[in-house]
Amino acid sequence: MQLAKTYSHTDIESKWYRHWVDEKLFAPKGGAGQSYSIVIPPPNVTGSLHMGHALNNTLQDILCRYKRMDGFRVLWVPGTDHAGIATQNVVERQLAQRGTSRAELGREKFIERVWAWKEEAGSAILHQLRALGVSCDWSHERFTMDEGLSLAVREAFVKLWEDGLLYRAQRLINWCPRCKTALADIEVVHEEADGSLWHIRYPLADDSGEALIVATTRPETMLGDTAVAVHPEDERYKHLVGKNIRLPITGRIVPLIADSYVDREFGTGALKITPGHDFNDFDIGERYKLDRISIFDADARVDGAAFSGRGETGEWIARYHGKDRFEARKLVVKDLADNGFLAKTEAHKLSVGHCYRCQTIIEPYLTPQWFVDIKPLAEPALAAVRDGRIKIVPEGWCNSYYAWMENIKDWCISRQIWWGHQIPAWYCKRCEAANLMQNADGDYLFSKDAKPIVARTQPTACPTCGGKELIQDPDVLDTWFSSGLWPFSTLGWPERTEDLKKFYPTSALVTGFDILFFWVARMIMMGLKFMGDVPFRDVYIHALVRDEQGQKMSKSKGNVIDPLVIMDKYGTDAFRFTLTAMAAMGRDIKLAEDRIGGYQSFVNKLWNAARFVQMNAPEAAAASASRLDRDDLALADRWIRSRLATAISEAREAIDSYRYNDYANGLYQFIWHEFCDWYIEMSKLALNGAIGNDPDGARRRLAELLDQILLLLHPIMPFVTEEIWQVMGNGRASIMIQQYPQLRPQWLDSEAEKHMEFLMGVVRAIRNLRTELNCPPGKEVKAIFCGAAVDLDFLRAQQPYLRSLARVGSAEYLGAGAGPKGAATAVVGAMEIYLPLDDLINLGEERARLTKEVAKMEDEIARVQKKLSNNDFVAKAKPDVIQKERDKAAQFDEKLRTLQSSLAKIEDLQAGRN
RNA sequence: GGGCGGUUAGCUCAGUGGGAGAGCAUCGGCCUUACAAGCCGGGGGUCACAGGUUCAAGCCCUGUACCGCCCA
Repeated sequence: MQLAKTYSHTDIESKWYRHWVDEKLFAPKGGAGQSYSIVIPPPNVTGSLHMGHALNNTLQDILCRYKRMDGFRVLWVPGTDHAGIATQNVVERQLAQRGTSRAELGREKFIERVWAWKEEAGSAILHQLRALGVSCDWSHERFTMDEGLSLAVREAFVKLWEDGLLYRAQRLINWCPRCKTALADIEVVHEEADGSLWHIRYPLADDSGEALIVATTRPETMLGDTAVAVHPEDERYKHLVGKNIRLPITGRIVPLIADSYVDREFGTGALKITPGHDFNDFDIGERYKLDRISIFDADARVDGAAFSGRGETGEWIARYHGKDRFEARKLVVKDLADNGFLAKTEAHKLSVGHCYRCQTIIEPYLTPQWFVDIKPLAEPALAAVRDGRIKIVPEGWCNSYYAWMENIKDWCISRQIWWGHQIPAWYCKRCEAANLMQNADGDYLFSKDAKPIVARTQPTACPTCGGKELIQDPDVLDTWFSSGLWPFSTLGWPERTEDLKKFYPTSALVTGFDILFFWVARMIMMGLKFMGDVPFRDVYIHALVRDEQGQKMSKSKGNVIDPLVIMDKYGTDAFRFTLTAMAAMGRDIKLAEDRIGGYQSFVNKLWNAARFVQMNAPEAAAASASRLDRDDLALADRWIRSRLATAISEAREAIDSYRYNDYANGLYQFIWHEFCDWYIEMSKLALNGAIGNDPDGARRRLAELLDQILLLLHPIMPFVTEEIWQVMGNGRASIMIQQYPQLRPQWLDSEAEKHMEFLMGVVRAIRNLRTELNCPPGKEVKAIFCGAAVDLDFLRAQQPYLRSLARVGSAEYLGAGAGPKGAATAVVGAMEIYLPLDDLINLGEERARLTKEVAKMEDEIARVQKKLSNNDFVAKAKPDVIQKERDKAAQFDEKLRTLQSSLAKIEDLQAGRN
């Protein structure tokens, strides 16, 4: 089969992906091999492929393909998570469009509906991932709501309960009034906002007419104030501490307390305390045993019952009842102003918490929730990173990890939604009758005092009273609770499976920093707790993909680049190569589209190099013995062999240390600028017999080098490498399962490299002279070389190369300093090169050029001399550095002399002509 | 307010104390039988700023400015 003139990715990609799947090449192989395993960061089941996924999975695929080729038994587990709130939102929106609702459907029907949606539309992202070429083992695909993973969640929950690490308590939590559920602290996104600081007059209750002024950003919460606080050493208020305040509007009498938490500098230094709706106030309330009034209902509307329930009266209750937070705020401010309680209002910036799923402003809300007692889990997890059992790369992230883990607060894991793992806790309807309530959804709710029965399977009778009516806790668990078990639940835990034995702990986790706390930290805690070992050895944290301006890509900004569109336009290999080349550690990727176009050219370059090899080696079937492992090779072969050896070892080293950009760029440089630019060009002479007498050997060496290149590149560019591999190899097995190139130290050949560098230097110098003298590219010229005999001999042997690469038609070889007059001059090392271009040379131009060169050289020499004449430098610098400078000085001096003498000759000539 | 990161060529970015680099863009010359998605050659930088350490600083330290992110 003949390769087409340009590479077209369109059909090739799907063809080979199908082939790999059909041949089951993604499944772990190699019974005796060492294991290498990765679990995918499970994308949301609602998700669709974006740049972050593309980068994340390209990097994982590179590791997996490399390790698989390197003989490891590789397992890459794919899957999705059920994304409780997000998925529920999606399906609820659908229901709303059809004029129905979750409540109307009821819990059971609703969940059926979500499953139906999942089967139909969910996990689309996993299909999109296939377009990226990922080599995960699809037979291992998992979903956090699978039967097996659900079992794992239940087991983990019960175990934590049994070990006393779970508790249920009435605490202030972050409540999203739109999703109507609790959120964990880290699920709240804080954003700065323009607000106001209202200064409100709070009169003393003793009718003395005295008042103090509190400043607040949330005046509506004063309906729930149960104290006012000042700093104990604040002279302004010292005399008032212990007295009572009569609150405006509600008329509630509350104490004035002194607590050093109060910031004297903020506002007036007097702080209203609302333990039911502010986290700091809650803590103060704890210390002073203050009442907590929950003034809002689940929709964040004022709940009149909260006041009447504690015996308060007044027309204001009815007036405020049912008002949402923001209406209530306006009304409070108006009421205050109307009655002379509003001292002043000033503009104020504040940080406002939003729901990470729907951006609604969070309300601190008092409800019974389930919490994980996190400290006992966090401590071992901290230790695991500190003592190096887990390596975070780049290690800068360790600090963030430590900081978060050291200040970690108990984790609220219950969610008041339906889609998720329902908490395996039951309540006896008879024993807990007093604690039983029903919410608007018709769910049974249990007050904070209800006693749960936690069990792996549904209990049949109440252990206390034997009652048979048991009601399961309506809450579901945080999705991240199940994600935290992912590295072992996907391998079969709590069963003791073969997979667990072979693949746990996993080898590496590749993820973005945005879920370091959400996910990575929790996996470490859970892994240590339930498996007794870390979930992964390495954590590689990669960058965020941003747009060209460095903005985060988002739909609302309209700057999203769709990876599928990119892959379609430029080819997946070019796209993957771009991501890899730009994945430098610790820095975000600003993706510019023409960069991808640039790497598409690289794919095409490789393709055409393959075409060249194919055209010249049709009958060179793959030789069993390496054609490179011989000791009678010509210079170009020895050189490329040595460069290949270096490329191999640098590629391996780069992947092994997650320096993806070095991996990609190293190969780019080697393939394009060494193999293509020089080796292929030089091989043309060997192929046509102008150099050596073994054209067949030359063909075989080319074919072998190309194979090595394909193997090196395959982890980054799986499709084009497979296509070429197959076309070149006539039915050989997939490149995916070939041995990754290994360093052969005997190939390293510094002598050949030195000689080649010299030859390349000479070629470049001649090309340079020709261009500057406007010598037509096709015209052959005569060159005169003056230098040491050994260098002259070397060049004499390279004459065919000089002819093909620099168009040197004939050459003379003279002793040093014997150069002619009226010739263009260059110096390479100690070799003087003259092109006597009588008919072309413009003496004026050449003189100007040489003058510039001389000046440049004088600058260089001055710099080196300055160093060498510095006694401190000679005394303190490392000897090899000093030697290098001395060598430089000698070389420059010689070059300068040559240039000066050429310049003098030109000047003579010019004088003679004039 | 606390912490972290960034500032290097027109653009996007590498560069872990010893001669400032790449890709793209640009300019000049080439349809040289693998490749015009190419080949050859060139131009372009006060490495944000100010101090300091060092024989030697883009790199280490301190500070400033601007940009970004995280946490409170």
